[in-house]
Amino acid sequence: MSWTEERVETLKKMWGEGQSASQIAKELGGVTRNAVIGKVHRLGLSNRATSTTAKTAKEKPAAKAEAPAKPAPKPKAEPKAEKPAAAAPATTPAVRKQIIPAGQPLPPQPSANEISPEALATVREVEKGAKKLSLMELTERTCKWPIGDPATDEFWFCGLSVQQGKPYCEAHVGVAFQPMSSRRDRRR
DNA sequence: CCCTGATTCGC
DNA sequence: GCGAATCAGG
Repeated sequence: MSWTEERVETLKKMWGEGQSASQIAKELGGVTRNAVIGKVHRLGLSNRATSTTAKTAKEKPAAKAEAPAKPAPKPKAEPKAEKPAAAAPATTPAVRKQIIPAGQPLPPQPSANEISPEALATVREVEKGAKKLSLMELTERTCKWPIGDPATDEFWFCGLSVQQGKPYCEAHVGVAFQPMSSRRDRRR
């Protein structure tokens, strides 16, 4: 894979959105996160605002004798005000997956309760390759999705790598965290 | 252990 | 220019 105009654009866009290098790499495909990071640096767009090390640039012990050949014109016109407060939704902490075109492409919205057949298929597939861990073998990052019947010895936990921050692997997160089950009419 | 970005350096 | 290997922090 080479850095075509289009791919670079995607890179810039995603990087700008705060996506991690690995996410970008995954999106682009054919490249590793290292490649992405390398490209990011070569393109000059580096420091975002957040990351580890918080800039290896140290603290500049000396004064800020910074004024090479660029008086810092700062032609960057911010189209958006950086006001987190104001009328912020409050329920919008960070940009998770802002890959929504905002157009109208939101076709097959399943009826809020069914699990897409693909998801189920994926789950079944994943469960075939489950690590089949016992309760004691579960760790912070092993999928805790139970498989089988606890009353049988045909019982174990998925055990695959969890999706960071979640208790389950990607496949199981998919079926575990449904949008919103329409089970409010549990009248009686 | 998982993840993150930063840097180096042979290609 | 590219990116794997390596480094370094969380």
